[in-house]
Amino acid sequence: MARQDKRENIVLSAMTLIAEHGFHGASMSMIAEKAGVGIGTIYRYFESRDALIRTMYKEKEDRLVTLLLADYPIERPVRECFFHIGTGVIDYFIHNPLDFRYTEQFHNSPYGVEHRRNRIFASADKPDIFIDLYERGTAQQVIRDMPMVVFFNLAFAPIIWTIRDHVLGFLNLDALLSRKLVESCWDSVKI
Amino acid sequence: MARQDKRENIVLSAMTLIAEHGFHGASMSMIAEKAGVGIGTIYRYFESRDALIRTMYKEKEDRLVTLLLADYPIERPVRECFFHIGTGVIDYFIHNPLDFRYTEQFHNSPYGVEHRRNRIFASADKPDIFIDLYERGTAQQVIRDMPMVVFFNLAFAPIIWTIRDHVLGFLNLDALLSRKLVESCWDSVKI
Amino acid sequence: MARQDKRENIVLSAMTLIAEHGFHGASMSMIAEKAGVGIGTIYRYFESRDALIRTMYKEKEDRLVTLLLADYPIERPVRECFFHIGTGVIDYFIHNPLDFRYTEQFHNSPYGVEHRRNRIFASADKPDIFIDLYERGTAQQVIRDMPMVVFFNLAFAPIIWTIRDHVLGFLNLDALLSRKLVESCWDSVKI
Amino acid sequence: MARQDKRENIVLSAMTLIAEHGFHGASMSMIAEKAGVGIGTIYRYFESRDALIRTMYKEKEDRLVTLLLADYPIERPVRECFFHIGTGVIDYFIHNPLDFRYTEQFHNSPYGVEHRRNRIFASADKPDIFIDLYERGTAQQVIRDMPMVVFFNLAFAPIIWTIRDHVLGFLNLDALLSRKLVESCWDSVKI
DNA sequence: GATGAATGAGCGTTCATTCAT
DNA sequence: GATGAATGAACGCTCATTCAT
Repeated sequence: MARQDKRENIVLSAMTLIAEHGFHGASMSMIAEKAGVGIGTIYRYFESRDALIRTMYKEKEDRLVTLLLADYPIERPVRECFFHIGTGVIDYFIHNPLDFRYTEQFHNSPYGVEHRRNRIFASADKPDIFIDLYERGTAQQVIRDMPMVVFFNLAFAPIIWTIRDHVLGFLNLDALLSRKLVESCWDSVKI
Repeated sequence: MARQDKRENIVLSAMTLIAEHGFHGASMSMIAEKAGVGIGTIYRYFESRDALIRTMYKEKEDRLVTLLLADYPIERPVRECFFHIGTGVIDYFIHNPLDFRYTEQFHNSPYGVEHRRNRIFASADKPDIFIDLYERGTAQQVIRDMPMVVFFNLAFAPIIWTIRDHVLGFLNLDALLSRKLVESCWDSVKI
Repeated sequence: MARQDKRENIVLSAMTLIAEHGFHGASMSMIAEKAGVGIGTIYRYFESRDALIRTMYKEKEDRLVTLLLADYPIERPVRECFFHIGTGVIDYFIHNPLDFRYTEQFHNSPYGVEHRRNRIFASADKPDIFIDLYERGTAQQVIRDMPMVVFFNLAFAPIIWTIRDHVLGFLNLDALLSRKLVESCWDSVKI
Repeated sequence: MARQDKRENIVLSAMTLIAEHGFHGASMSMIAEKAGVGIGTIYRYFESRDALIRTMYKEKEDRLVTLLLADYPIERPVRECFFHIGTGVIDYFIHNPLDFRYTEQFHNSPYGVEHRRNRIFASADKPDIFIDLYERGTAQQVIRDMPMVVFFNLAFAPIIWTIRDHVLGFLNLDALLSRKLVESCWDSVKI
């Protein structure tokens, strides 16, 4: 098995186990077994269990940010950008439910404490499209006057919760409902 | 120390530790030490760790439901009821931040799986004011056509996330902001 | 409840629980509850759990020895005395299965280590009818030449084991079988 | 320390502690310490404490059964087979006193409940030489008419009890006494 | 005298991490 | 580089015993 394959196997196994059974249900030996590698091998790629969990999160976050940035219509009106992000997030998580469940597990754990919720779409070395949205919206007076975190919560909390309901099978978040949902979120922040 | 005091000490210690450090950060021996009692003593009041965690949750949930029901303006328009619940929830959690953080930990844990998110304001033996809201709002065509869980998410996800931000010190959720927040949530569901 | 009643309740509860569920299945609180007394009360009558267990055994042993001595035909031939003891033991335990099971539990436990098996019918302050049997039998040359413990084992081990089988329901040790069994034991020691 | 040595150390430590102090006197940490291994190490070789106890018993039982079967004179008269088993059992336990004491502890414990006493020489996948003895003896009318368990008890209870006396140092069960003992047992069942 | 709430040592078991191979 | 056997601190929980009431 090539080096890169090994690492990917480890990450996939850890992701799957944690997404499905929580952090408790993913001991290092379970991850190793599922990945088809020795326990010690994991420590060649990750310094510790904590590092594995944190690194995996970072990678997933980066991937989503990259995707959203790829065709971000920065020249277009705030509203359009808002819809781009909202539907983009839904689209990504609907098609990557493992990532969603892992992200949820991460946020709600001792790890998540260090990680502000509204930083979900941010990355250290990349432009923060969400801050851009808030600042342009405020400057152009198309969104209401409120702290950025409140804006963020209104914009994304219902989306995240509804994705969870979809992933858990409580409803079917199809294109139509998705559109309606983002529309509702927009209505809560627009002037 | 009186019997009732002991139980309260145990509950307070457990709540605090779990709220601050998660379920992992609250072992029975830590809870006992913080409460100033022996480990075995906890087992006189709660059958097991699970029972302690679940009972504490039930008690907190019941307290909130009771409070919200106390002066619920059931005869008044849906919009007014919506505001009653929204501001009531904020008010309760702002004044009981420990309860809020504990509730959050509970929901996002294996325990929470059994407990649907939209059951947050429900209790087995009490009328479910949230379902009442949704059904009346739909019947009177004052809220948009959408599944109940989506309605629930739009109505409360931003509130819950913002309470968290307040509790964690990221913003100050005062009366004015609270009002604005609930208003925004209403705007996302009203027709 | 009178003092003597309390003590008897405690002993009966302890006996029953230990006989039915072993030493493990009889915690002090279970014994107290079954006896209808407080836990602390047991310590008024017995110094410790060990003392309770040992005292109970002593009492049961004494009772059996007293019974066997009551009409022991000391003037009659060794063979007759042998049958007297053999059938007496069977008779006693068949009618007091709780005592039998308790005795068995006791013998096979750390407590039993201090208690030689062939002392089963002996008591510190009473004549030992078993030693009498062995000494007369040897002197009169009606039993084979062998160490006393071997004589004891041949005489009683099959009886004890068969009583257990009866108590556990593996066979029915009626009067006929009882007679045959003692006869067989006699055949193994007689010249 | 080699893998096999480690397992043997664990088994020897557990056997010794249990033989000498009963199941209570052999906690996992005591076994580990005596074996010179970590507590967790035991769990690499045995799934649980129960599994350790049961596996050890099975291994000892199998060893004895194999030994007795090795040169079992199945073509010879019942009496000869009876002596073969009787002296074989004595011989085995005299030379393996630890096995004897462990076996005793096992039989007289919650574990022993599942294990009928008369199955002592039986094994799931091997012929049961004891049943063979009883059936041939009955068919040929060389042993008395009695239930099998009674036959078993007469045949082996005195032997087992006498081995215990030997192991505990109360007598010296040498070849001569051994012969006499088995002879006496035979006299109690033969016609 | 009687009680039972309180205690904490000790139980069996798990699992992140190390390190000899 | 890769392995997994070995480790032991820490977990949830039990229960004989004590002692304030």
